[in-house]
Amino acid sequence: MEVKEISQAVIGRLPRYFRYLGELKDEGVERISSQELSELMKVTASQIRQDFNNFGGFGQQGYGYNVEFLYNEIGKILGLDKKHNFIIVGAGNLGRALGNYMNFERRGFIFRGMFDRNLELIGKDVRGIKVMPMEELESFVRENDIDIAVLTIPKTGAVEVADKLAHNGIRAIWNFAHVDLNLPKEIQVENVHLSDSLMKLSYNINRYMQENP
Amino acid sequence: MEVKEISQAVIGRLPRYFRYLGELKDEGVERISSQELSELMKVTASQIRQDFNNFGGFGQQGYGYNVEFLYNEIGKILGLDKKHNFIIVGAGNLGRALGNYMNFERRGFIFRGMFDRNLELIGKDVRGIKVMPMEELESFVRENDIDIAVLTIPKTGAVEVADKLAHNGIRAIWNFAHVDLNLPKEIQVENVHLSDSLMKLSYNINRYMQENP
DNA sequence: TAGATTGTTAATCGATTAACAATC
DNA sequence: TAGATTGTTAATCGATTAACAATC
Repeated sequence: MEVKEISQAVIGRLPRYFRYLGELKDEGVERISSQELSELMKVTASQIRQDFNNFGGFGQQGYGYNVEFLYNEIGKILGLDKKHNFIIVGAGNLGRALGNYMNFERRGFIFRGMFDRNLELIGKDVRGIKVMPMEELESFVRENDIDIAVLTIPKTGAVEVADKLAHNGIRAIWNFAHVDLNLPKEIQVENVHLSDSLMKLSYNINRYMQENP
Repeated sequence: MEVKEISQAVIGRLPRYFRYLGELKDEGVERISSQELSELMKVTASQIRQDFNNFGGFGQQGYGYNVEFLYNEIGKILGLDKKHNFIIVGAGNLGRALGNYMNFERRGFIFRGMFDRNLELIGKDVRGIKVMPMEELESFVRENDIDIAVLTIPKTGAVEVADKLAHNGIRAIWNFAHVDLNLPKEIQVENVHLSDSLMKLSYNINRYMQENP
């Protein structure tokens, strides 16, 4: 059965809703209307209601939305109620920084392994995980139910490693390498191109300077 | 004079064009048509021509685009022909990883200073830059022509630090803290919310699993 | 000149916003 | 019940794609 396709524009907004609702929940707020939430988040109330209604009715006329319920529902939509094992490929500065970041665990993403081809890094410890050599990557992915690979290696080699991961049953790649991976559509790819992001910032600085000399 | 506003959708695509053109240039390719580029990048030729024409005619009928010229023009549009001094606020794992990343320098972003409130990190060296205490942040920004601050601190305190930076003449904030900064519109903000990105990936994994059980 | 390909206008598609009937 | 606010349809806006005349 074909599930109604939700646009990536909507998906992209869900984590932000989730964050605001989590904060409201922690503050002890029980209910919120789309109007109130729209003022807080600086988006239209109409968009909020449209977005939520992609997934069915979470609110109640005349009342609004129950904060905790909505928070939990969005968490489920995002799949945060499930556990996902991940590995990091590339034990450089960025890879180690991500490995050390505890908050991913809180959302169900479990750090299981780390790999590098640099022999000097092999055996180093990142939060209890020892860096393994690249030769062990494929068997490790196959044998340890790994869903997600975080790619923090230079662009050279990234495509090749991604293909290896794909052939060994990875479900998704969180790609920090500055290259486009062309993988079969059953492998989900989320790109984080930091230099692209910095270039956008650069554009906006310059545009502002030109418009306001 | 009001410069014609370019949509952020277009801006967001420029770094990718820039990357592909840079690679083509390095391979010695002299000219390319929108059709050829569209096949390479897997976008429509129409979109490519529309995008470029936001900035004036870079091509020539019957010929296509000169790769090196187009590459340089997009670089200028992105402001990569100018130098921007940046500092990193937050010398944790992520901050140090970004400080160590050399490629930003190649695009005109110059690493000038690093700050942390943790006394144990003060004085530590990241690529020749010593970590300074937070007390020196404001005067350093004022006195060293700092354009961009990279915020790699926990969400608590991020808003306060951003306000301080804004009051001392920063032009832009590259925000890795998981919180929305509400700054005056003359301060450019580019958010990199890593956990949001990971949640999107999580959604797509789960959606695929549901559609293909 | 003829062929190729841009620059640009027009058509389509999708996303956002507005409006309001349904309903708690 | 009356008031409030959702869920949902309709209207608008903006972005993408198609088409083709202009021109190298």
